[in-house]
Amino acid sequence: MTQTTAQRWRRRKDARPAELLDAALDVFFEKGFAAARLEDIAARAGVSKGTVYLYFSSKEEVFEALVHAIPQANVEQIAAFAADPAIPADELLPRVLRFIGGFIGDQRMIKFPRLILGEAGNFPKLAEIYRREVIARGSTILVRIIERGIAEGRFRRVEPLHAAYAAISPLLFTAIWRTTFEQFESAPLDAEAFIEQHIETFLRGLAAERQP
Amino acid sequence: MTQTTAQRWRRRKDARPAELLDAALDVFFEKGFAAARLEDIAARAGVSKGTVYLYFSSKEEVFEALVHAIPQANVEQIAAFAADPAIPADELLPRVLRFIGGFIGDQRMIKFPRLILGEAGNFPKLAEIYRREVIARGSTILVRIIERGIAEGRFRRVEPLHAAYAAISPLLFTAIWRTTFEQFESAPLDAEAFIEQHIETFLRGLAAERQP
DNA sequence: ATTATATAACTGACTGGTCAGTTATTTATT
DNA sequence: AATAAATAACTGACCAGTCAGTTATATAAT
Repeated sequence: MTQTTAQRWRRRKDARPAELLDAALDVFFEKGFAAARLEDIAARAGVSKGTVYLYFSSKEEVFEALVHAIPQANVEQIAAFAADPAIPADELLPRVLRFIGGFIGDQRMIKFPRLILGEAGNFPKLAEIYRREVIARGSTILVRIIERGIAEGRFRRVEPLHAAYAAISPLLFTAIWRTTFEQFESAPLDAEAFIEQHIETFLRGLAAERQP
Repeated sequence: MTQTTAQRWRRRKDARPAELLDAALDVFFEKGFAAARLEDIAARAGVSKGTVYLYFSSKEEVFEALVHAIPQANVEQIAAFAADPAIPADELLPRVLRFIGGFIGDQRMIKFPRLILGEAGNFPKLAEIYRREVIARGSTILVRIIERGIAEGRFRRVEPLHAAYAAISPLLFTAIWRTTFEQFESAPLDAEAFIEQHIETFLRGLAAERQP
């Protein structure tokens, strides 16, 4: 016989919310919002369904908390990375793109685009939150770099916001690909090579004409 | 009083399936697969729920039929458009991209990426169908053009598939943007200008170095 | 220290509403 | 009259959300 005093559970008020959100991300991502069962989320977090309602008042609120909480850190990481004004724009831009490309693969952030897109019809509010807190902030960082590159005479005079969107589109493509199609072995994508080629092509495309 | 002989319904065996698919696309797109009610689809098609089951044996089959039916025509249109081998690659590529960009906006095809992405977790099979029938065929068309451009000495020696993905990424971005974020006036995107700038930048990036 | 009491965390059976899918019936067409 | 098309009432599974009861832990009393 083993220990008879084995506990069935512990009180862990502080850790629960984060654990629940972790579990929720997995389950929401796997099934989408509607098909995700609160019981599965609870089970994955190692608690019972009722416990979820101690910390969140509805399934929707869990989803909302997720959108607020998870991507914050990553955006701030990128902002910090891109802050150095000493680095010339045409050197900084590839670095930032590589950095973003770097956490496409195992970071949890890349699960978001797909999840948000899938639920945009039912939760426009959340799509809007995501746009404001992640996309808008991310684009702003790139826009700054591109504006600087133009001012420095290294880039052509392009519309900076459009250039920023063009710069990240292939990264979004990669995130979508890896979270959607790579599950079937049918279509592997060498993400690193793809992104490197994109950076090379994009920089050439953006380069100011050489002075004759 | 109006006409007393007003019929409650008509027999329209041939037209129903297509009408149901039309309605289904709208409802699935609005709500996602799980939250879409078969009753709504039926109502939008002007029939009752039971009628749906005369033509499709399950909700899943409706969804599947959609993925099979809708994008076919568009892909073939693009293929036809890109077939002319007389046009030099660096002229054909922008034309094809503009053509694809052209039906982002009001064509029904652009609703698909978002719908498929959202349901990829629950219906990997459908994501795979979409990948095979739309993405793979679309990429192949672009790959051919790029290979020809390289052979003609107009493009640098890039990896053609990666270049194809890079070429369509901003178009996918546009489709996602317009179907997801543009509902709130917060974030308009001048799709035409964006795509034009992308084409310009991409072609410059792809151009073979000038012979000295 | 040990034990009693209070309280906060957690559980899991239950309820009420929703909706996919079925079927008996009605209505149009030939 | 016979048959095909469509309806609408019905069933049963499923699950979000609730709540009465249970268990761990903190605190007070001895």
